[in-house]
Amino acid sequence: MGIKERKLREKENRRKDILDAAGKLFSGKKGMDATMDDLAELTELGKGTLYLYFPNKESILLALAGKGVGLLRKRLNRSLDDAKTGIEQISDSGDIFVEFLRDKPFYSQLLLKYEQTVITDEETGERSLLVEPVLEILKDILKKGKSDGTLRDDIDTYELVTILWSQLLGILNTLSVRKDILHIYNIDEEWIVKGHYRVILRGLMPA
Amino acid sequence: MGIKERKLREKENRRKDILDAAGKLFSGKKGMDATMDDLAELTELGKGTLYLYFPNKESILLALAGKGVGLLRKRLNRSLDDAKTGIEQISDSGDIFVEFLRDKPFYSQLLLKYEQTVITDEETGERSLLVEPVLEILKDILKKGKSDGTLRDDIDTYELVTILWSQLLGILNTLSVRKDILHIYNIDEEWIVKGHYRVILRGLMPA
DNA sequence: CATTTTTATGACTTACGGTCATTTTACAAA
DNA sequence: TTTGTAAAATGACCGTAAGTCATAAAAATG
Repeated sequence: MGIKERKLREKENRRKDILDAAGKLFSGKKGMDATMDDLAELTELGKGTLYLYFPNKESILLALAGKGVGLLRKRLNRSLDDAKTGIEQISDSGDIFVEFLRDKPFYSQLLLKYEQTVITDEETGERSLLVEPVLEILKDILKKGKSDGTLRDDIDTYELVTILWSQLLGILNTLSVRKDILHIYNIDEEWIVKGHYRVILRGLMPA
Repeated sequence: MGIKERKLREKENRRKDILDAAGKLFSGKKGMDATMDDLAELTELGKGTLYLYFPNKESILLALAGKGVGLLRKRLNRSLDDAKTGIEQISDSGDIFVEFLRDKPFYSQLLLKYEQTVITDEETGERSLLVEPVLEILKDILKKGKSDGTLRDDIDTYELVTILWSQLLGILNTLSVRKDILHIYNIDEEWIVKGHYRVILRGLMPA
């Protein structure tokens, strides 16, 4: 009597198929303005069917954003070298963020858009930020920095996470949105990031 | 033959009236989702008439955002004390931004939304950022800081403007959007801003 | 006052997200 | 195999809101 299980599996597969198609669609020519009808055509499903798997368009984009968070988290985990000091890891994480921005512009866009979204766990009912996993990593880095003495410890860790993350998003936002603008002012993207880190790394050093 | 002039004046007045009404409307209950029909009703004009004065809804919001930039610029000019050092002025400007955020949440929202918009001067054809006036002030402050020795001078001024502005927008964005989220994590808005400045002010000091 | 030009109008078109009555498919019982 | 029923799928349809345009009103002209 594995029918229930098989059905569940099929349901999940279809959901994944839709999500994959949505990824291709929304990262394509029309961007996020691509329509649900487009998605129905691409998936070769009726429009109504889509709504059996996702309550609305937003939730699809949100699911994709969640996927983006996962990708980013994986990269951070893979690249961060525990042998390095906290402050070095902060610097490295910046490189990873920028690399992610260049490498996965679509997911970056989603991340910037849904960064502040609160998601509620259906099981436990707990509320947390979509980007929580990334913030967790940042928090660990900061803790390490404080304990190894490479990071000032006169600001609460979680506050510092929020500050650094907000600043960074501001920078990434400028990079992703202003691509065409920056060169009007003869400013190099690369230098913005470098400059940002030159400022905050010094600002984060112990007194 | 002052008819041409009078007509032009009347046209401008009506434009202004529409803009004022739009300001009230879009800052009200429905927010930016208020409709053009709403606006038509509020102004007691036909919907079509609105489109004689503005090409589309977006352009109305953009015009309001421009107004917001003007307000902010005025505040900055009024409050910045030339007797203070560059670094002090940077700190002060931060207070002004935050005050503006609290005081004019609607204009702040518009500013965050259209901050990266490029506007093209119809006369000269020159392109510049909507927020250019604000960036100009920031630039002047930084120049002052560099010349009075309170600010590191190893980063190009315009780049530094972009960096500081981007960081700040990131912070303001967090404050304006996450109002309800921050307290989930027991974080005080005030401290975010304070912390941000504690980090960057130190980061901006000369080596 | 007749004629032309400018300004105003709101019914209409279009586009898209989302719904739901109906149909199709998958499975179970007879 | 046939019949009954629950689950899954469908696309015509609905509501909403931005934007258009043929028509009308108002203003200027001579």
